[in-house]
Amino acid sequence: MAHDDRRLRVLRAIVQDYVSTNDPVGSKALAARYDLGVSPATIRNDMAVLEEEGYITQPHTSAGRVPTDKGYRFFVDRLSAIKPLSAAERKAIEKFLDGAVDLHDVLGRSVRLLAQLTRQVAVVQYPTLSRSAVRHLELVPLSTSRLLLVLITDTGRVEQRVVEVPVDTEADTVAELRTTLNAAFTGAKLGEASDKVADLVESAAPHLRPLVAAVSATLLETLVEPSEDRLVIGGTANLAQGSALDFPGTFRPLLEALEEQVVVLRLMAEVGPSTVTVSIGEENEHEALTAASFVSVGYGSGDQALGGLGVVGPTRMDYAGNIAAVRAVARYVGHLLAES
Amino acid sequence: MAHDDRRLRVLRAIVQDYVSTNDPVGSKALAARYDLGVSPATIRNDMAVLEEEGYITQPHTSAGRVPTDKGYRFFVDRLSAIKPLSAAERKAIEKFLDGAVDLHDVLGRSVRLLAQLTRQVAVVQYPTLSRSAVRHLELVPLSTSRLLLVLITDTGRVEQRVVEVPVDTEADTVAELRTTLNAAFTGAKLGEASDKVADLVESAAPHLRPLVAAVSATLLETLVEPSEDRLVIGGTANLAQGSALDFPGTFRPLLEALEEQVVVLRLMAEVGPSTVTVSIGEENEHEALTAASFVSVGYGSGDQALGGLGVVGPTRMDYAGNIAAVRAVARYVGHLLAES
DNA sequence: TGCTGGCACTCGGTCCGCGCGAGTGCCAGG
DNA sequence: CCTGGCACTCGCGCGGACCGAGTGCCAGCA
Repeated sequence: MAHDDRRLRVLRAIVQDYVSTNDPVGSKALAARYDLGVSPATIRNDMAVLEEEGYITQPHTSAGRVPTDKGYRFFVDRLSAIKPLSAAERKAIEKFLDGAVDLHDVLGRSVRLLAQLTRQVAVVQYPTLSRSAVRHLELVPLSTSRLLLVLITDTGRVEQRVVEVPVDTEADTVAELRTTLNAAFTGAKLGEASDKVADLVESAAPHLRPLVAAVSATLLETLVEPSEDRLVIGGTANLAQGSALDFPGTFRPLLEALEEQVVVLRLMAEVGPSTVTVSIGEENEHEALTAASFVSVGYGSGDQALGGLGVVGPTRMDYAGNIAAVRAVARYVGHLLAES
Repeated sequence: MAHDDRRLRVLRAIVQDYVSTNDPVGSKALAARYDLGVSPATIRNDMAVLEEEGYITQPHTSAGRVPTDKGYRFFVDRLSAIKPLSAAERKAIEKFLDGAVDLHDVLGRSVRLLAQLTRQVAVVQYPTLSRSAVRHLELVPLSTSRLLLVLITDTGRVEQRVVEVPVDTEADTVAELRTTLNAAFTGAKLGEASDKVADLVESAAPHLRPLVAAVSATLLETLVEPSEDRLVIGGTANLAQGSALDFPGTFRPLLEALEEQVVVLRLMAEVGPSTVTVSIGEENEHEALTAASFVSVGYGSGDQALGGLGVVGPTRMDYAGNIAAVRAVARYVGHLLAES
C-alpha cells in the first residue's frame, strides 16, 4: 500500500534526522528537510500512526518524536543499502593495520581503528582458543618439578601456564615430552584436544605418562572460561561525547559493564562470520546496556568465526555506517590472521 | 613558630575536608569539624595568609576555600604518617591476587584490585622488556623462509615476532640455531642483549651467521618503543563518578590521554622502586592531566623497577590512602613475579 | 601581640513567574 | 485521502528576588 510505504519513509527520515541532530524531530522539520512530497499535516497523521504502533514516541507533549527501540529495529531490518566505505576510509584501514607486528598489535590497531571510524566504543575479541589450532607447544624447565608450558596457536595467540609435574624431570625427559606433545597436538584444533588426551596418555612411554597427563590437564584448563576469551576495548573516550544526553545516569554502569568483559563476551558469543548482528537497546539483557546498541560480527575465514568484534554506542547511532565499518574491519582482520 | 604550625593544621584540615566533601570549605565548618582550638575568626586570618601564599584559593567571593595544586603538594610532602591498610584490605589483596595463572592474569587482577581499593583509574605497566632477562627463546618454522621467534622472559612476558630469514632453512638448522641462541641469551638481561649480538654473529658457525643476524635483529627490534612497554588500564568507570565536578569539560581528553598510553608511560618512566611518586595537577606536563594527580611506584625486587603501577584521579583525592594502596599492591606484584 | 565576637557586605544558587515557540491534534474543505 | 488553518499544550529560557554561606574588618579583651 502506498501509505505503508510512505510511513516507512517517514520513519526512516525520523531516524536519520534524530541520529544526526539529536533533537526530537517534528513534522515541519521533516517536511522541510526530507523530500517526502506531502505536507506537514499528513506527516503528522503518519506519525500518530507510527506512535500508536510503537515505532516512535514523544518525550513530552509538545516536543517532536524520537524513535523507540522498535523503531530502530525496524529501520535496521529494512536497511537494504549498506553504505559503502569511502576511499579515504579504505585507505585509512590499510594504513592502520599494515605493519602490525604480532597478534596483540593487530587487535590493538583494529580496536583503535574501529573506534576512530565509528566514533563509538570498539571491542575486539581475541581468537577463541578452542577454535584455533596448535602451532607449537613449548616446555621450559623452571625447576626439576615445574615446567612452563607455552602454547602457540595458528592465530598467533600465546598462552603460558606453569605445570607442576609429579616427578622430577631432567632435560632429556623434557625434550622427549616436548616431542611427544608436539607430534600429537601440532595442527590439531584445540577444541578437539580433549578427545586426544586419553589416547595420548595411553600410548605414551610409561615413564612419560604422568608428565603427559599433567601437561595435558593444564592445557585443557586454559580452554575453559574465562581465560580462553580475552577482549580488547578502545575508544571509551567516545562515550564521553554526549554521555549526559545519550546515557542519562547510566554512564558509569555502562563503563563498568564494558570493563567487566563477561557481558560483552556473552553478546559476542552469538556472532557468526560475515553476518552482522545488531542488538538494540532493550534487546540487550544486561541492564547497563539497555540504552545502548551493539553492532558485531565474527571475523576469520571459514565457516566458524575465530572471534568477534564490534562497537557499542547509544541506540541513537549511525547504524548503516557502523555496520559497514565493523564488517570492513572484520574482513581485514580475518585476512591478516589468515596470512600469518 | 606556633602560628606556622597552626596554619599547617588548618591547611591539612582544609584538604581533608575538601577531599571528603567536595565542597569549598569555610572557616565555620572547619572550626566545627576539626578540633583546632581557635575560633572561626582566627581561622579566617590564617586562611587569608594561606591564600596569599598560594596554598588555597576561593572559587569566587563568598565561597569557601579550596586547596591549590601547591596546597596539595605541601600536604603530600608533609604526609608523615602513611595510613596503614586495614586487615580487610590486606585480605582483599591476597584473595584477589592469589590464584593468578600467568603474567597477564596477575596484572589484570592487580589493576582491578587497585581500581577497587582506590576508586580511581588504575594503571599497571608490563615488566619492561629491557630490564627483564631471557628465560627461553623459541623458534617455530612457519615456512622455509619464515620463522616465528618467541621470547619468554623471567617475568613471564612472552613476545613473538615473525622473522624473515635470508636463506631457506631446514628443521636441523633451526634446531641448531635455537641451541645457539639459547646458549647465548638465556639468563641475560635484554637491555644488554645488543652488546652480545656482534660477538655472537662473529662466533657462530658460518652457515648460521645470516640466520643469527636476522633473528638477533628482530629480537632487538622488540626492545624499542612502543612495543617494549605495555599498559593495562582499569577502573575508568570510577572517573565517571563526579566527572562533571572533578574534570569540568576535560573528561574526554583525559580518557583519550589514558588510552593513548604514551602519556602515562612517560609519567611512569621516572618511577623508582619503593619510593612513591606523586604528580599533582599542573605538575603534569600533558594538558589533559592538569586537573589530575598521578600516584605511582615501581614494582619488582632489586634496585631497578621492572615496571610501574599507579592510579590517576582528580587532584582532590585521598593521597594518604592511595599512596598506601599503590605501595601495597606493588609489593605484592613484586613478590608474585619474583616467585614465578 | 594575638585571639575573639560582632557586623556589614558580597555574591552565587535557587526558586518563581512569565512569555515564547515548537509541536500537536482536530476539523473543515478540496 | 491530502491540506491548510487554528486552538491548545508544555518545556525551556530568561530575569528578578530572596537567601545564606562566607568573608574582611574592627574594636575589645587576655
